[in-house]
Amino acid sequence: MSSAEAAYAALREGIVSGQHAGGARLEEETLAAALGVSRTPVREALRRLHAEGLVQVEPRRGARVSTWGAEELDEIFELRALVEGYGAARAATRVTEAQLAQLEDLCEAMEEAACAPGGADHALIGRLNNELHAAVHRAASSRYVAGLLTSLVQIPLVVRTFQRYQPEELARSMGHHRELVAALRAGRPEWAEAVMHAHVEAARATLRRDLGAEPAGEPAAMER
Amino acid sequence: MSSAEAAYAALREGIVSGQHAGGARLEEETLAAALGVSRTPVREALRRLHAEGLVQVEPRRGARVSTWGAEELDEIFELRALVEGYGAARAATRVTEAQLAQLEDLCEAMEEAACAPGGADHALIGRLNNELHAAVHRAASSRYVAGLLTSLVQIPLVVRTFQRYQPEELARSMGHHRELVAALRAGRPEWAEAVMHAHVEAARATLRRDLGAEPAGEPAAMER
DNA sequence: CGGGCGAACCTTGTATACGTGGTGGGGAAG
DNA sequence: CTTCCCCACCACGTATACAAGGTTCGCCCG
Repeated sequence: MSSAEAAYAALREGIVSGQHAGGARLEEETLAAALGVSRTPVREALRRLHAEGLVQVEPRRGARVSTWGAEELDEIFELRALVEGYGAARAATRVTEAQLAQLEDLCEAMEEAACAPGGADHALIGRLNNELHAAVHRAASSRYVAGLLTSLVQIPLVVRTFQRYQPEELARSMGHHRELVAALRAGRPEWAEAVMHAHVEAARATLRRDLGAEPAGEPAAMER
Repeated sequence: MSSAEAAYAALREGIVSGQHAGGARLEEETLAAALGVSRTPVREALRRLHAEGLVQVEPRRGARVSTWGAEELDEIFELRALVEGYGAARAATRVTEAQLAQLEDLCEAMEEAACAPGGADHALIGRLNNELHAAVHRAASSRYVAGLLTSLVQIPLVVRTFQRYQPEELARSMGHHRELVAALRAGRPEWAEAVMHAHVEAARATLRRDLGAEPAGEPAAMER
């Protein structure tokens, strides 16, 4: 892996994990020293993250981690519903048997992680969920769907949505995944799209509830 | 304007205008010499264009101008219809009087350019059209709509759609713009969304007709 | 004592130099 | 004559050096 790609991966992970809080300054020299590379690949990573919306860059004034307000999260979920729904509909007529099998494996793994002894493993579930959605995007065999969505899903608050799910919501999410696979297997675009819509809307509802209840509990967002 | 931004603007213009044909190699050193800057800002411009989908980059193997097949253009127009429709719906409840006035001015200017003596000025119309759509995106006051669409509209074939319009199609397009402004002024999201859908679908139909009729007449696209 | 101005420092933007992987051409062997 | 391998060249990736704009702290003036 190139230095630039490594820097990109490290920075993105640092941002979505909350290590770099929203609004935090990202100094090129500092990051370069921390990553053991020069400023050049760090700059490239920062510009890439800027293109994806994770950082904001002002000329001659450096880069900061982006922040998101409640209204912007609303926009994000509406656009996600549109684009992910489109992707799911496309996938319904293009998915292969091998991909369906993989999706079912992922469902299995997620349900296992959800029923783990001593509470659900939210980190693992989140990773598997990302993988499942990525698999649907691949099945859509579209050059654009996945790219458009990176700006919409790689957001700290969104990535950690699963940590907010209550048991009932978690079960509902698993149900959505299973139903989505069923719709894809049946080759029914409208069904797949509707399920994906519901899936995204459910996630949105959870986030809205949490943000409304404890607006001060999420220091990584809300403030600009 | 910084060198990097200048390089980006020049390269993008060169690509969408067809000066850099689809599939053409983009050598950093050559471009740097042509633009009178060093490789550093050229690299930054290339990566940015890559993020927007206009160029494809393979590690250690350089950058090439992207190409688009008929199926990919179909995807693009479907996604454009979704996202631009969403933007129009948002704009309907957020547009200001000043913005409405500006939109009407743009309509006026476009109709003037379309009725110019000695045939319509397609280049001017195209520019005004871009400006009008950008104005709608601004009116939507969304952080994401405009960004998502750059990957979908800044494409050589799409930008030059107006050159393909026949008089009747041109008139229809003007009508769409007027109706869109009317829907925005009425504050009716569904109406605005529907008009924008029709608008994008009409453009798609024109492109499909032309590509189907003379697939060899557009050397900038189709082949990979 | 407070506000505005200036200079030093710090960070970003750009240029240039160096290392490395990929590509193509030429030579030798079959 | 053809094919395969090796070497040289060339472009990309990264590091480093230099230039220029921004920020901040301190000083001077009101």
